[in-house]
Amino acid sequence: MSTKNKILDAAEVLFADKGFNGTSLREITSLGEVNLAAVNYHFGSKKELIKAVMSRYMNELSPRLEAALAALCQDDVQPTLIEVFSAFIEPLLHLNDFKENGTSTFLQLLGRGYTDSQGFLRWFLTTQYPGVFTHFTQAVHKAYPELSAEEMFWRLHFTMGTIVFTMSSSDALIDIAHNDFERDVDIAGVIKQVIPYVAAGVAAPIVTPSL
Amino acid sequence: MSTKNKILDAAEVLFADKGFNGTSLREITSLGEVNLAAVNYHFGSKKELIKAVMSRYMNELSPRLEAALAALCQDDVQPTLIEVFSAFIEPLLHLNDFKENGTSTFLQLLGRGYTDSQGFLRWFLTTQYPGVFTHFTQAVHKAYPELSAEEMFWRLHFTMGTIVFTMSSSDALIDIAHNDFERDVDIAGVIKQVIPYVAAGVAAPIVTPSL
DNA sequence: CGCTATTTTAAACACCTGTTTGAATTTGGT
DNA sequence: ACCAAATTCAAACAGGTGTTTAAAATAGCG
Repeated sequence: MSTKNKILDAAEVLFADKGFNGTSLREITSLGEVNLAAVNYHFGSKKELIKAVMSRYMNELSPRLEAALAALCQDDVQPTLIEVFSAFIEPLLHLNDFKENGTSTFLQLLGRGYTDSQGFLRWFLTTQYPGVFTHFTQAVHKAYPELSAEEMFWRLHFTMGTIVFTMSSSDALIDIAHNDFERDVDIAGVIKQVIPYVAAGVAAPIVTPSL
Repeated sequence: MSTKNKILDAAEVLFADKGFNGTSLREITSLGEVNLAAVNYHFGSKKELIKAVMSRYMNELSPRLEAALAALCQDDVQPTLIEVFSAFIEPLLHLNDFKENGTSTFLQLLGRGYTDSQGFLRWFLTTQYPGVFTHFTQAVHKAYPELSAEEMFWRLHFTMGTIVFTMSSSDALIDIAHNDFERDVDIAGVIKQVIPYVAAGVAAPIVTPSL
């Protein structure tokens, strides 16, 4: 195992758990059992390390996700919103093959990135992986053409918030579900719970603008 | 203006903007134009200061919110989910009378509290203000009795995520809406957009447990 | 006023942060 | 085996963190 990967592996679990600001390089290098200076040697800075951690997942996810969404767009029949959101399931769960607990880790990282560090990760994702976003909005538009661009903007951000927030606290939620309802759910279970919710939210009747 | 309030006023805008971890006591005392040691003198520690900032808003919000939700519960007719969520509007917007930009600040703080510092604020809120939560779940149950406790648990957390995430990035969203759609929305406008979304999400058809 | 209690202040505390340095070590090619 | 390039390492850097201290200033009250 290369030093670079030792750092990435240690960084991603700590970042997911405690956020980017909340994780120090010394915690990372100590968990990864590498020298402190190795981070700056291999990545240049902590900020670049964060980008590298996210890129490793996005490069694995985005081709599959883009393909699934593009397929929906090119299909002849109008998809339902459930189908649009379900297009995320396989690419996301595939991250579990890529890495142990990959799906959960990635979604937690996504949540951290949106709330930590005043949205520099939002900029990073939208500029580095624009295809995912455009295909997604196209697919949603095909499923619900009456939705104006403005309303779609709001509802997709609400959806992003639901996903990102849920996943960044998924460990705690899974714990509560285990204790209070004696029901064991995993990350796939959470995804299956959240899809009807966000699909119904996006499909909500249109708000009259004159409010 | 007392030193205590100078600190609270400075702390809440910085906390809302940069998170609890991302804000230092020196930034707070410098913005509030008080001595650094005043924080520890008046509040004991940074953690207690965070609690005090949140309590000031919760003490203003929770009686009104609890009353509005209790009224729905005691009413004879079954409320709609839209009505349940709309019960939040007046108490939340009242925070704008209490303090300039109070609504927006409080909701951003709530968002920070749920993602920063591994959910100690979640514990703080649920233990210090349990009435709000119980009345809320009662009202939702009355509006949608078929929803099991477990499904309600999930959907209320999804809802919390939507609200909290939206509000913690509401400034950015309002900016984008202004630039891309030439439409000026304020925090009340965001609330009115999000209510149909979360109401539809909670009202979504029940997931079959055998998935 | 005079005295006590409260509050404010500058300074220091011990610790943690990301980053850099320069020497030691390991690696890969000839 | 040699040498040069890449990597690792301990140590130090400059700066920031929350908190504590003890002296100075202020306030409140008899």
